[in-house]
Amino acid sequence: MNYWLFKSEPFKWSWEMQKARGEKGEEWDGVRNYQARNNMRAMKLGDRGFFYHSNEGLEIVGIVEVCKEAHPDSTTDDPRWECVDIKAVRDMPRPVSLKEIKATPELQDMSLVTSMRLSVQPVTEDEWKFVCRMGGLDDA
DNA sequence: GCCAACGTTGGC
DNA sequence: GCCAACGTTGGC
Repeated sequence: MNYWLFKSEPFKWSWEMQKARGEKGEEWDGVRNYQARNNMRAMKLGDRGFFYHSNEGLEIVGIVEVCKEAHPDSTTDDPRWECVDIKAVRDMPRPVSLKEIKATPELQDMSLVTSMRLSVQPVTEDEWKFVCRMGGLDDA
């Protein structure tokens, strides 16, 4: 299984809205960046991801799961753009902020630190476990 | 609201 | 294929 991180501005698409979609999940559309798209193409059913609030909040607030692999983005006719569907799995018991991540030596190689502007990022297994523990999850 | 970082576009 | 101009992102 691979791990990812999805960034969203909460006033555009928030964790609360994502959770409200329940098991059906929601298309992660609107991505117009090749690297982010390539990351989504690489995703497999069941892959896990962090849900990060950018601009406001600046913290990882929840965990999502890929529930549909890459398909054409329904918000454009341009065949270059594809997206996956994700569904909310659970809240972070304690949200992990960007500030904390930046202050943690073990997480200095995270894309959040090194490629701040990339909206869909890969996360390594070590980083995943580390952030989960910081957020109060021992088993994810 | 500012501005640095960075991706994209388009003229040559 | 270079590079300047421009637009967008996102932390502060």
